[in-house]
Formats: sequence, C-alpha cells, structure tokens
Amino acid sequence: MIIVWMKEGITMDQNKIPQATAKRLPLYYRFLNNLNQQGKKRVSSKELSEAVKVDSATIRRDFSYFGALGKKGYGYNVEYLLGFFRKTLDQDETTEVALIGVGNLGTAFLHYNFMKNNNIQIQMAFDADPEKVGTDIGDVPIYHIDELEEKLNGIKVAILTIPAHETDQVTDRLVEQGIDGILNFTPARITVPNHIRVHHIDLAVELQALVYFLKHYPLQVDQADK
Amino acid sequence: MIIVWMKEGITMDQNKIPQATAKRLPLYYRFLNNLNQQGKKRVSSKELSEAVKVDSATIRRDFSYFGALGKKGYGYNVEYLLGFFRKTLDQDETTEVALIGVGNLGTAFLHYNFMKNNNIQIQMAFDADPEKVGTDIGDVPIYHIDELEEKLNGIKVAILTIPAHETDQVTDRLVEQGIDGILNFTPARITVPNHIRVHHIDLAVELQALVYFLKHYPLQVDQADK
DNA sequence: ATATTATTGTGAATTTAGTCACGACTTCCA
DNA sequence: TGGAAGTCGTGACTAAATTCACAATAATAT
Ligand SMILES: NC(=O)c1ccc[n+]([C@@H]2O[C@H](COP(=O)([O-])OP(=O)(O)OC[C@H]3O[C@@H](n4cnc5c(N)ncnc54)[C@H](O)[C@@H]3O)[C@@H](O)[C@H]2O)c1
Ligand SMILES: NC(=O)c1ccc[n+]([C@@H]2O[C@H](COP(=O)([O-])OP(=O)(O)OC[C@H]3O[C@@H](n4cnc5c(N)ncnc54)[C@H](O)[C@@H]3O)[C@@H](O)[C@H]2O)c1
Repeated sequence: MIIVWMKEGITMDQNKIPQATAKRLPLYYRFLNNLNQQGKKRVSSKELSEAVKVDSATIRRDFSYFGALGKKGYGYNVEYLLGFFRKTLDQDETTEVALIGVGNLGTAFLHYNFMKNNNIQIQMAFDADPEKVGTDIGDVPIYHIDELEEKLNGIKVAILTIPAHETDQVTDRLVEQGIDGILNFTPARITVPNHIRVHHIDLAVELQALVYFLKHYPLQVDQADK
Repeated sequence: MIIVWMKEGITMDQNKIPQATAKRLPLYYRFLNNLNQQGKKRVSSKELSEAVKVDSATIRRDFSYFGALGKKGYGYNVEYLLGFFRKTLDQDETTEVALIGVGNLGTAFLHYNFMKNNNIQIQMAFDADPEKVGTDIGDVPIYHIDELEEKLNGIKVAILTIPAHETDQVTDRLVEQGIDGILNFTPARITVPNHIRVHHIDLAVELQALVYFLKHYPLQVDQADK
C-alpha cells in the first residue's frame, strides 16, 4: 500500500493559512458584510475585535496571512476587505448541499437554509419516512433515502441529521457517491476514507462542556463589574 | 477599579486540566457509557481512539491529568473509569437549563432535551410569541418572555435560540437574573460581564468553514484507499 | 517459570495558536 | 508645514496542545 501524504496547508494555492485562522474567516466576512451594508467605509482591528470578540492582534495576524490588506494609521477599507474575502471564501459560487434526515434538527435547518449572508444552499433533503417524502420544506424537495444515488447528482457536501445508529450505513452510501465533506450532527463518530473531511457538531457535548466549565473553571472576578 | 484575576485553571479543585482536555471529557464519558452497557470490561486507549477519533496518546495524556487510571499492559477498566468520570463530570446532579426562543432550532432542542445520557435538562422555555406561550413541548412549559424574571428561579444556564437582533436585550436580562453560562446559537457575539461564560455555536460559520476547508485544504490522498 | 505481547504514563520534542510591543507609515488638524 | 494621534504588520516571545517514543509493568500462553 502506497500512501502519498500531502500535509495540510502546504499545498495548492499558497495556503499556509493556519486552521484556527481559516475557521475565523466566515465570521470576519459576515461582520464586514454588516458594516458594508451600514455604509461604513473603514474599520480598525480594534473595532473588529470588539465586535467579533477576537483579540485585535490576532485579527491583524489573521489578515496578514493574505498580504497587507490594511493601511497603517488608517485601518482597513471595508469594501476592499469584503471584496477580498468574497473571493477568498468563494462567495461567488454557490455550494450545493444535501441534508439527510428531516427530523427535528433537519427541519430546523431546512427552514433556515443558510442563504442569508452566504453562498451555501441546501438543494435537496432525504428521509426514510414515507410521510415526509414528497413534501417540500422551504422549496427544498424531500426524497426518499432509497433515491439517494439517483438524485444526489454530484453534490459534494452533506449535512447529517439522522439517528446515530443509521449513521454508518448512510455515510457509506454518501462516500460511495463521492461526497467530499460531511457536517455530522449525530453523536456517532464516523469512519471515512481520509480524503473526506468530516466536521462534528455535537450539541450534547457542547452543552455538557459548558456546564463542566462553569463548575470547574471559575472565571475572572472583576470587582468593579460595571 | 480593582480587578482580581483568577486565571482559568489554577483555582479550586486541583484543576490544571487543559481546556482542550475538558472539552473531550463528555465525549469520553458517552463512549464509556456505551461500552459499559454493552458489558465490556476493559478498553485500551487504542480502541477508544478509533471510536472517538482522538489520537491514543492524547487520550492517555488526557486521562493522566486525573492520575493513573489505567494499568500498564492491560488498559482501562471500563466500570472504574466510567465511575470516575461520572463523579468528575458531576453526572449525579442534574443541571437545569432554560431555553429562550422556541422557533425552529429551539423547538428541535425541546423535543430532544439532552436527557439521553446526561445530566442536563431543559426545565422551561420562553418565547415572545403569544401563540406559543402556554403550550408545552415534551413536558417543558413555555412562558412568555415577560415572565422571565418571575419564572427563572435561579436557573444558571441558558440556551439562546432567538433572532440575532433580540440577543443583546435578552442577554442583559439574563445577566440581571444572575445567569452563569449561555450557549448562544445566534450569530450575534454578545457582551457580558466577565464572570459569565458564553459558548458560541455558529452553525452558518461551521458550514462555511467546512466548505472553505474542502476547497483550500486538500487532505491526504491515500492511493490504496481501501 | 519464562517468554511474549500488550499497553500505560510521561519526559521530551514538536506543532500550533495567541499575544506583546514597537517601528513605520497615514491621516488629520492647527 | 509640522506634529499629534491612530493603526498596521510583524519579529520575538509565550502559551497551549499534540505527538513521539520508550521504560515500566501487567496479562497471558506455553
Ligand atoms: N434535536 C436535537 O436537539 C439534537 C441535539 C443533539 C444531537 N442530535 C442528534 O441529531 C440527530 C437528529 O436528531 P433529531 O432530533 O432531528 O432526530 P429525529 O428522530 O427527529 O430525526 C431523524 C430523522 O431521520 C430520519 N431517518 C431515519 N433513518 C434514516 C435513514 N436511514 N435515512 C434517512 N433518514 C432517516 C427519520 O425519519 C427522522 O425524520 C440525532 O443523531 C441526534 O442524536 C439532535
Ligand atoms: N434554524 C437554523 O437552522 C439556524 C441556523 C443557524 C443559526 N440560527 C440562529 O438561531 C437563532 C434561532 O433561529 P430559528 O431558525 O430558530 O429562528 P426562529 O425565528 O424560528 O425562532 C426564533 C424564536 O424566538 C422568538 N423570539 C423573538 N424575540 C424574542 C424575545 N425577545 N424573547 C423570546 N423569544 C423571542 C420568536 O417568537 C421565535 O419563536 C437565530 O438567531 C438564527 O440566526 C438558526
């Protein structure tokens, strides 16, 4: 077995962009979009910092990976920066997504459908329940999961909101169809070939972790908490 | 203005537990619970690693912050480890939570209500819509947001699933009532006094970040991807 | 018994992320 | 025009997290 490793971040474009930075980009983008809509022309790392709650040095550092986007003594030009990020985040082309599992969570996502500030659209949904199949939710058609192979049509990103015990089976079929990325809301940790990227969002874990932090990590006490 | 800083992680119990470790604890706990229910008696860091997708050295390191929980050459005793984590994660006492905003997401959470493997329970919900007030969802009563002060009754943790533009106003009221922690699903970054812990889960950002990674961070290509 | 195999716990090394602090440059006002 | 104020970009530092790699030890088989 020959394995070719392309370590992350040293390939393709010149992306040496740290992962931590990459995760913050959509946040910056959204906020810049707001500013722009408000007609704001310039913004400093300090202002941004207060709004997105990221240290201003971190913001400057993040931006600097893309070159010198600002002007010393001035700040950043909102429109320019926004345009830059639009290109960087590929906001011009829409990414099509499939959602699997139209239950409580899945339905919520379909109603919301991420199209507010961004380039991502749920194109179709699948469910195993015949009751749900055939209806639309917010213009998104719901197909039966048996039609996955037939309908998926080259979609590369999937959101998984099915019961945990169905996860492996469905994942295998998605992999078979050439999926590239999965946003997994089930508590199951899935196994996929390593060219596929999976992000887990484990809501129960998030809540438990918050509670754990509250009990065990007392925060700063500011005696003049105004 | 006098500020007393208690830096995180050097206070109270002997917790020098790194944050990254703390965030993984609920995950470990859940998986150990599964194992135990399956009647499994022992488990190695390698097995755990495959199941939860965390490097086995990281798992051993994580556990080691709590002392020597395993046996060399053997692994970990599932029951013992589980018992240990139950205590550590305070799984015996239930944490009461309030949910604010019974919309798409909020309703999904109410139906789910986290009580599966853990000690967290949504006790009550609030909404501004009179249509929703008065009904119950899965035994959780829905009150009008105007009753917040009256009903909240010392609850220390809140889940926020309201529209972004309502966030500051509602947050201030929660703070006023002495909330300790907020799990914020709105895209708004909220400002709170620094003894209050806020975790953001920004679903749109997560999805955008996944797409960004797919386009810009080609993963390892395994030529014998079996 | 003894050898073989499995697996921990942890120092040390490495990698990744975050922050400080300041020189360089811009803007803006008097 | 000159100087004060503001802000970036970044080298150097610090901190946090991960991973390597191996001695120590336990379980098991023969
Ligand atoms: N709802 C929440 O608040 C919440 C919180 C944390 C985690 N989760 C996790 O998210 C997932 C979904 O949760 P939910 O509350 O929406 O569950 P749900 O039961 O409401 O929805 C699951 C949906 O998947 C469908 N389904 C079942 N098998 C399928 C298959 N093979 N192919 C396609 N569809 C199939 C069902 O018909 C159902 O509509 C679960 O894994 C759950 O553990 C949910
Ligand atoms: N639904 C999703 O998939 C999704 C995805 C990403 C982010 N979000 C964010 O999560 C939040 C909730 O989303 P949603 O889709 O559930 O929205 P929603 O509009 O369906 O629900 C919001 C609910 O909050 C209630 N509300 C409004 N003002 C209130 C107040 N002052 N006090 C109490 N309740 C109030 C409304 O009556 C409504 O029931 C939003 O901020 C949204 O941006 C949602």
